[in-house]
Amino acid sequence: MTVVPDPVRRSDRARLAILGATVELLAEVGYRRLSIEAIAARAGVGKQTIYRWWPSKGAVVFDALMAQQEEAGTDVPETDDLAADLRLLLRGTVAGMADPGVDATYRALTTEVQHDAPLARDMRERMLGPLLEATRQRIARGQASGQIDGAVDPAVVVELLYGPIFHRWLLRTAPLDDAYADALAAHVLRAVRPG
Amino acid sequence: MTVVPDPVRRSDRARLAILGATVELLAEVGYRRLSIEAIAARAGVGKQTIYRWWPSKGAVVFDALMAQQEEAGTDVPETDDLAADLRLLLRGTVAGMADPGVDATYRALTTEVQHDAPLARDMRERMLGPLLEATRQRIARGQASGQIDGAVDPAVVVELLYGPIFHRWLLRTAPLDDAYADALAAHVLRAVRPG
Amino acid sequence: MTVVPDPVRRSDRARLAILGATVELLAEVGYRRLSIEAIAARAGVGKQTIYRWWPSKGAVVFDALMAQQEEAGTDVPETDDLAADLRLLLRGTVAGMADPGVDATYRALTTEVQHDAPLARDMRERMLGPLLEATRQRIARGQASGQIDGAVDPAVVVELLYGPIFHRWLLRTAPLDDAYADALAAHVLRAVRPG
Amino acid sequence: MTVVPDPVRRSDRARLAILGATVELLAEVGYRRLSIEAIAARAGVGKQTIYRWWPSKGAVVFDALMAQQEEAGTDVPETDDLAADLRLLLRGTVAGMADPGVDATYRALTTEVQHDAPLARDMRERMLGPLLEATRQRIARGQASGQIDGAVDPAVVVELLYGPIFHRWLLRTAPLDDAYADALAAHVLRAVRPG
DNA sequence: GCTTAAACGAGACGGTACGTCCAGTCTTACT
DNA sequence: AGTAAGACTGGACGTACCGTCTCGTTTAAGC
Repeated sequence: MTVVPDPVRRSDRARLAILGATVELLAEVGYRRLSIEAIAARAGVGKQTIYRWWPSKGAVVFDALMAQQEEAGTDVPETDDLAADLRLLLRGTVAGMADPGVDATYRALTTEVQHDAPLARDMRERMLGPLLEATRQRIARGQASGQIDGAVDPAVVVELLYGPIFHRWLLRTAPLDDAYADALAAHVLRAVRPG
Repeated sequence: MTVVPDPVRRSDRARLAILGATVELLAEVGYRRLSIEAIAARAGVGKQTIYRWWPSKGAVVFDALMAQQEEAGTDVPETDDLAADLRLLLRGTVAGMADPGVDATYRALTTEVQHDAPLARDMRERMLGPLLEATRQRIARGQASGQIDGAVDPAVVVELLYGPIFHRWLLRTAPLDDAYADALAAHVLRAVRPG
Repeated sequence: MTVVPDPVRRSDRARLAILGATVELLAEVGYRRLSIEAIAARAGVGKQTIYRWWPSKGAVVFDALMAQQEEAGTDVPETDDLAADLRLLLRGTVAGMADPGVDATYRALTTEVQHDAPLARDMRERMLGPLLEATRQRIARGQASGQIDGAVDPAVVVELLYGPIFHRWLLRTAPLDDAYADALAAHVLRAVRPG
Repeated sequence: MTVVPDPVRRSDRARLAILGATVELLAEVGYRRLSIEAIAARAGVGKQTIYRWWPSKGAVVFDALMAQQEEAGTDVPETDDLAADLRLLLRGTVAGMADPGVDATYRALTTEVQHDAPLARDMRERMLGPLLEATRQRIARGQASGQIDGAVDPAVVVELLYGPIFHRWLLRTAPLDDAYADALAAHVLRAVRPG
């Protein structure tokens, strides 16, 4: 006996229309002025159908984003040249943030998880987690191969890489460009070099 | 010729009541459920008086916070022991975020500046700027005294210090405690040490 | 294809509560200080529910009155004694206006139709029309039976009966009592008598 | 010791500007959307100056109208031909109502006096009274000269003349034109003819 | 193939808050 | 003292959405 609707009966037509309408409206009016009411109207769907399957506006948006990006896999560069790898990683990260659509939605999502614990959990586990873990493993393998000092904590290094970019991006304290990515990579490199 | 009402005529009674009510309501219901309507009611003020002087809820909250904290000056530790100074700085930062009231309001503010450019500017210039600049000068003086390598860029170091904490705090990817502050300080120290 | 919401879905509970609250509030505070907001609150109804079904405050009040009075049918006295009939008709009219509740609401309605054309139409067609027409037919039958001169225009006579009362009532130029009703009836009788 | 401001100090400039602005705005936006605020702004006058000298919006409008019309004296036609006099009187009355500006303002005034007793008194005494009295005297003189039956009450006849027009005008139950004026005059004539 | 229960579209409902407008009062500076 | 200016408290406006709640209407599973 479950309280959740039988997933078998779920209308795929409705689900896709909702996700599609959400993506469209996000682009048109932004997250702030996005309303469940508008999504339902655009998708040609009753509001109840949205409330039946998603607990909040944030959850719909999150699913819409995940659907859009599920093919774009996480890959952390890994060659013999650690310095080049770090530069490449950070330049890629910075470039991703530069896309206006991506920028807007990630800001919205970051905003939304501040007062939506289940969504925050989803974001951590399905979005952030895989990326941070992949990066941590790259650092750990760098230690194993002697390119990185064994004393450093890979988890800390991961945040040394992404934290400053996140800070600068979200608070817009300074431009986020390749020059900054390179400078940051160079400084992190100093922190992890052996000896 | 200005579009803003003559500040001379502004009622200080009303201004202070609004700021006070805002602080109270923030503590009681949180930023999300804070409404202009409720602030006006609590302050015994017409809504128009709020709209006359502030462009948005975020601006009121920002002013309320600034009023509360304007005496709490920014001070970056500066002794002969660089390592101890960094640990102290980061422990202090982490401790500040731990206060539930501070935590909630800074999250709200960070959220709000994402769709409120003038407020973002205020936050950068009046709140973040002084702190980041004071920290940058501490690093620069460390270079002048030879404790820090002359090749590092003080501005990048500032973000190496605060970025990871900000990332962990806002995204709640891991606990934010003294142990983490110390570990982070140690890693940044590796990045800036001479040689 | 209609622009009006499907009447089938309309909640009778809400409709009756609104009409009831309107009648109550009219009695308590008068038309002028009657607000949609207060009606909604008293009726335990969202404001939108009122705006969904009525275009204006006046329309709500009109419906409330019609609901109250729809059973009180229009009847124009008709016996063999024309003079007595006219006296009775005008005394009845005067008496109706004397009730404080009726007085206040009709004044309000008369006021409101001055700047609300659709409401004016409703008032004419659903409220005034039937009364004036019934009176006109009484006069016409008086002509048919020879009690009234065939040369007079029944429509003009109708206004000769109600016009002076309306004028004295609305402008309060003089007391509106049975003596006046009788005097007026006598004068109109002079105007319509055969010969 | 009076509570009323010393009339000596009253600024005629302000008074005239207020009355003028009121007339202009009445023509532009109508009575309903006329606000004290707008009058003050248009007249270049502080709101307090209006509140100091007039108790209500209606009073300002009434004064503005009286100022406009104080020269247009009341004159009731009086020749040897009673029928022609009555036709002329009613045609003139009907024609006055036909002017859009006059129509709008008198409707507004009639509306306003419904909930403004002092204004109602003013209207009765300074506007309606003289006209009704002049008409009554015309009827009385008609009796004295034998053109009108001595048994009729002149005051009732006055209302027999104006009441139907007022009714038809305010409620817009039928067109108000010369034909109606003539028909009405003819019927009233039947009521007052000797014998 | 028929039944039946769910999910569906539609949209009304009770509410909350929005941002605007104006009323009528109060305050300040100027004339 | 009267005035122009305009800030003040207060309160209603009409709108936008919220999340819940019926309504019939598909739709698809299981009898």
